[in-house]
Amino acid sequence: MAMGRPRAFDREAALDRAMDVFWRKGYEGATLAELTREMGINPPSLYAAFGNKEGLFTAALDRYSARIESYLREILAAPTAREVVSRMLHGKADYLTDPANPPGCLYVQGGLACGEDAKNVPAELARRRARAEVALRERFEQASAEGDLPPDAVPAVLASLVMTLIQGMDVRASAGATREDLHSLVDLALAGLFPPPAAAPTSDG
Amino acid sequence: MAMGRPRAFDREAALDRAMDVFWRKGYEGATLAELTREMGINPPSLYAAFGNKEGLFTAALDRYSARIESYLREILAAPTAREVVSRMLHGKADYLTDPANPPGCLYVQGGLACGEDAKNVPAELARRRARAEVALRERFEQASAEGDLPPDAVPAVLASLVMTLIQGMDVRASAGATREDLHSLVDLALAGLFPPPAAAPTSDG
DNA sequence: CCTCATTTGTAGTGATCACTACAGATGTGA
DNA sequence: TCACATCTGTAGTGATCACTACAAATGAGG
Repeated sequence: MAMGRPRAFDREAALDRAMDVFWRKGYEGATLAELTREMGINPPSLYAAFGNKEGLFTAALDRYSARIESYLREILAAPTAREVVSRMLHGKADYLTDPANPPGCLYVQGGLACGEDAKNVPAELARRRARAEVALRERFEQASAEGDLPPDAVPAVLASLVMTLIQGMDVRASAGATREDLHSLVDLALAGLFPPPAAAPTSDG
Repeated sequence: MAMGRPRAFDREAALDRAMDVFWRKGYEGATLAELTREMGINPPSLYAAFGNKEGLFTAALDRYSARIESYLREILAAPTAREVVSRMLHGKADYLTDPANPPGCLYVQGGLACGEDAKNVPAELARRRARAEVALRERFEQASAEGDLPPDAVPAVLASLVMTLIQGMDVRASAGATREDLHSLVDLALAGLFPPPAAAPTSDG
């Protein structure tokens, strides 16, 4: 059995380049011409390896998800709900403005509203954002069972608020918000979500 | 002086249809074919009236901004900072899920990441979102001067947090979040931002 | 070395993109 | 009534889109 000519490019490295293009331009704004140029391969190689543009996007997204979800698991291992949220939001502030990556998060930059040929893209991105929210909610349910959250706290609502903040931070980062901007709004959000026990906000006058 | 054949379509009504298309599909996902079909006009009429696709988008955006900013002015007239934020967030929860409109907000759905031909679009949308944030920050500065906010509150950071929530809610709405979802996370956010003075969060046991 | 499965680069494919030339239609002013 | 300025519909324009036919190249079995 002959095995055929071996692939001359590194699949994972090429996916990283594709991820970068989709991240900066969105699914619809990324053209095959730019993708192949950045990946350093020709269209037939791309189509043989990934099927079509959407297949390439999904493969790049899978690679992105693997990173994100590995990082998320680390964060969810933090001892308290407050610590989980703090690391998640402050970590996201750093990640969204990391000069090594395009600004923002591929889960949002990929495309929120697309045309007919790309209608799967917003749905797929929403699905992946929802996965993170489920993991966060489950972590809050555990915290609630451990007495680590006030008894009236609703894990699902808390998780949805944290995810809302994260997605809002993403919109801001893509519009040029600085790392400091994001950290300071995270500080304020954390103070509201997990008020320091001894401080009396409106005591003196 | 002859005045030429009069325009046969209603400019404002046509812009409303175009706004709807851009809102659902984003700038890049909206094709001229769909725009002209929905607007009920032919390409030459569109180009005579609006110049090109970007001109049409800007005109639709201007119409959208006029509505948004008029509504924003009403909200900023609320007597207290807390009331401003409450009306803004709860109002946004209703607006983002209003079945009369596409889900989400045109300022975000229009396009966060676009290709080379549309690079002005994300920047223009960011500029308009920033306008709302400035108005909100100025309202908080007024509240701060009136003693309506705690002395350590920073209006700019508070405004950026509220806008972050709004933009995050937009991402969620475009992904199918229900009106109830949004209202409940807004309730939680409001309780954190403006804690009820008499309630002791961790008193009983 | 030969066969064969697969990849690679070249050079395209039809479809669709935003956009427009053109001629007929339409209403205004003289 | 007639010239003119503008709009309207038909029917395209070249450019670019995602995608592919094809033959040379490449290396693993036999």
